Amino acid sequence: MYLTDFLTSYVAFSHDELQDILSYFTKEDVKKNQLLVKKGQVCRRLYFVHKGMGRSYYLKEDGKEVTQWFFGDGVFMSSADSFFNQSTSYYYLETLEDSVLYSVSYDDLNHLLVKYHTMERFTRLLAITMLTKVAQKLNAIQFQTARERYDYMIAEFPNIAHRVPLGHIASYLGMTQETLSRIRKNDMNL
Amino acid sequence: MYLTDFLTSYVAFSHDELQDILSYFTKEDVKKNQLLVKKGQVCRRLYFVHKGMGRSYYLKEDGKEVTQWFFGDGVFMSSADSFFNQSTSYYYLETLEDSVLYSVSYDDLNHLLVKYHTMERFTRLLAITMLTKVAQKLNAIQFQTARERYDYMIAEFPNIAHRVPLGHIASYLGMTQETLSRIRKNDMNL
DNA sequence: TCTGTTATTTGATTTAGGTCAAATGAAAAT
DNA sequence: ATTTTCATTTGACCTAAATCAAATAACAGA
Repeated sequence: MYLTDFLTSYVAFSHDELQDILSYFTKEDVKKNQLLVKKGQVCRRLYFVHKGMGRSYYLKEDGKEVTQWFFGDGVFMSSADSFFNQSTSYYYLETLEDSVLYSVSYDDLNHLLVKYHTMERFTRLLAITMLTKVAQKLNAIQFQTARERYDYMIAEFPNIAHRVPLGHIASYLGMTQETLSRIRKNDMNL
Repeated sequence: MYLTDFLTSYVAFSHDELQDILSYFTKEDVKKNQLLVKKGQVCRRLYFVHKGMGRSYYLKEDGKEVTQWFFGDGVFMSSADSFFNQSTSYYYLETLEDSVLYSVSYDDLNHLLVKYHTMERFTRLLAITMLTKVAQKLNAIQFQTARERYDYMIAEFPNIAHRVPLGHIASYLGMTQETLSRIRKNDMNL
């Protein structure tokens, strides 16, 4: 998915605006399992996943990883709170596959937000989309059985469910990997 | 909490802008337990809670209510997804106390968003704040015990925890009211 | 290809919190 | 004040999913 297409799917940028905006993004080839942000750091860049995949996660007191979100291709990825508020991140951000990313720094994005009313609009719409998705996951997690949560995951991330380690998905869904393994086993018998 | 103060705490609006923006809001006195939005309707207005309190909730298949969010004074309240996308709402929105609200229609807000770059900025910042809070609740719900979730609630909504029916809080926290009642009982013995 | 390492599956057991049901308490309504 | 209605508490029991532990299976490096 191209960044240009993603941007214009939300807002009708003029040609010149779009060129200027794109000029602030830099392409990055990132290998699998690279950390883009660590806990305690400030997330300095907002990433667009052109190709590949990433996730954000945090560590529980007992040291276990909990996946907070998956980012497939064609979406913006970051430790959102840390990036937008330039506060220290509670999360780690990493790639799960060799990926092609386009990223913009906080300062440059801010420059664009001040310069272009349209960019402000784009970012608002992006934030609202993210809000909607997080709220949707919250509802899935809050009152559904492990089985139903897995079905939600398949619906929300159809292409991811079989590309990443089981443990990552299990913690994303708020269950143990043993439970998820058993759910998948039952799926076989359908 | 005054709407003016809330708006200017996010963005430095000019005096004229602010006056114009405020002129699109209408004051509404709403009695306790009034429905502002029903499931299946499109949420037409965005509300600012000047005084009072509200909540959003949905009905499970078995007819049980699940509180999605509480809105205390000094916050914006709506069925966010429905309002911003003008789609049919999955949630009910209601007051829990006699309240004083200031509301703006979708069309008027949109007018303001197009007219003022600053208003677009304000709404982006508002959306990001909401996103952060929802993500925070998600983490609380996903991997904490019933006990810890209640503690989260007390921290996030200190003034609400003892003003609304126990059942509303229990469903907000993803537990039964029996469980919450037992947790509170244990709190007595500290 | 072999070998050490990591991921997944399977089984046995435990437990937090749910369900069901009844008792008590608090508010509204007449 | 007294009845009716609604909210909260308490108790007994049950179940989904966690934990603990061990056996396979899949992978990556030499």
